[in-house]
Amino acid sequence: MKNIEAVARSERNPDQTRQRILEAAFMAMYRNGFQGMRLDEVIAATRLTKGALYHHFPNKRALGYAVVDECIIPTVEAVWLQPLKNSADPLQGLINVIEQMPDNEHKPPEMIRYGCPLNNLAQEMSPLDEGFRQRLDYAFRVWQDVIQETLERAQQKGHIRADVNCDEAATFIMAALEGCIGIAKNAQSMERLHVCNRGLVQFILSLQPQK
Amino acid sequence: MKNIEAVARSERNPDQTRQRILEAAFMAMYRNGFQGMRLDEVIAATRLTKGALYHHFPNKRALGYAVVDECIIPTVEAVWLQPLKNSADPLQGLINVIEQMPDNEHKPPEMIRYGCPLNNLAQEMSPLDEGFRQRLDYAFRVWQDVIQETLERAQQKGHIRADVNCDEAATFIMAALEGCIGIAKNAQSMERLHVCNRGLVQFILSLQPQK
DNA sequence: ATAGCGACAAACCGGTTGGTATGTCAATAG
DNA sequence: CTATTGACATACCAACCGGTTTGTCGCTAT
Repeated sequence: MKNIEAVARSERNPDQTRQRILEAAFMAMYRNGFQGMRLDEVIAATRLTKGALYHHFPNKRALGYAVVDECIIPTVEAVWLQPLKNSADPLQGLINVIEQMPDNEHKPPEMIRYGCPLNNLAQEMSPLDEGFRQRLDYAFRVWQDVIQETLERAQQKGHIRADVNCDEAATFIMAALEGCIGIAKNAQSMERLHVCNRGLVQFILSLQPQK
Repeated sequence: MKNIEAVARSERNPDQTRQRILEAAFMAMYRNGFQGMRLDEVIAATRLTKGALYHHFPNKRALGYAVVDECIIPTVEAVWLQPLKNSADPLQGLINVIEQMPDNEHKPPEMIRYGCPLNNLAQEMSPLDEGFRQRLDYAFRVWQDVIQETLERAQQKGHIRADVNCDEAATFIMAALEGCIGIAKNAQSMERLHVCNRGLVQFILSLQPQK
């Protein structure tokens, strides 16, 4: 009882503190990029101090890596792995995830305003830091594998042609999706995202057997 | 004659100096982003001084805007407008430009290593600065218009189906292309760019009339 | 000849930023 | 009861970086 009170009063909860830092850092990186993220901003958002931050992370870069490992990659898995595996109609499931993507996870305007957290970081940091590059490359590979397996399942069901190279198609779908988000973000236009996504869906449908 | 010697000795040539600053700033922004670009780097690359830089540009942002207006947009026009307008076979011309893109303008590794200058800036700056966003949006529109007109010409020649919406298709092609470059850049792999581009070419070919 | 001006150079400034050194305090182990 | 340790807080620093101020030099118009 004394413990509970003491903890509640002093808010001593290292795991939760670490998590708060990670979330604040994620948001700051999402909005301003890694280089644009200021540790003071993270400190202000968490209402902690620099000492607390440097107690949990040795430096800014390690914090950035942790955001990728513990925020971004799990999010990719949650948004893509979960809904697609075991979906009854893989092809339609894929299209659904793409079309519902703007409303996913973050509120509607977030994706239009700030784009894809994974791609943002990749474009900024991959030429500048090999550690970032490898982590983000892993994230892309996980993502692509999910799409590829989905396409292969659709292929087995005869929903797409047998001559389609699912590996290549999955790579292109992932790339095109990031491209669509990027264009919509620059235009700051949800309409633009839908226009772009329609093109992507059209590509996916073109993989179907000719009627 | 005295003029020529004097100019040569003192290197007094404001237009050329300005151009040197622009080119150095472009390279610095290309590699590190706008926020990551350091004016000291530009100064070092041009072997000028801060006074010289601030004589030609009022501040860092204005320099960034000038790089977009006077380097990036003209490059887009040179790489896309010129080769595509008046091409005999518009559809094949489009595919050619896409496939030869990695070798274009900058030496082969540049595009893989640092990606597309236009898209890099767009992803970094469009949520942060409206001035950048509008200029980059203009660049994208110019680019898209070129692709759209090319598709429409192909459509008139019966090379693509009449029911294809050339506006939407052009948007998607542009977006997908940026996505392909982005994925290849993160993977640091030319092979990956080709894989991705193959998907894009496949999409373009799917616009053709069914045989 | 010289006054004015454009094109730079050089030194400097002040706020920001990542990082550190030290202190505090509660919980726990011995 | 005391020593230790984990989890922070406070204060501080050195480097960096955009921007300013001041100075210099040569060209040109009068």
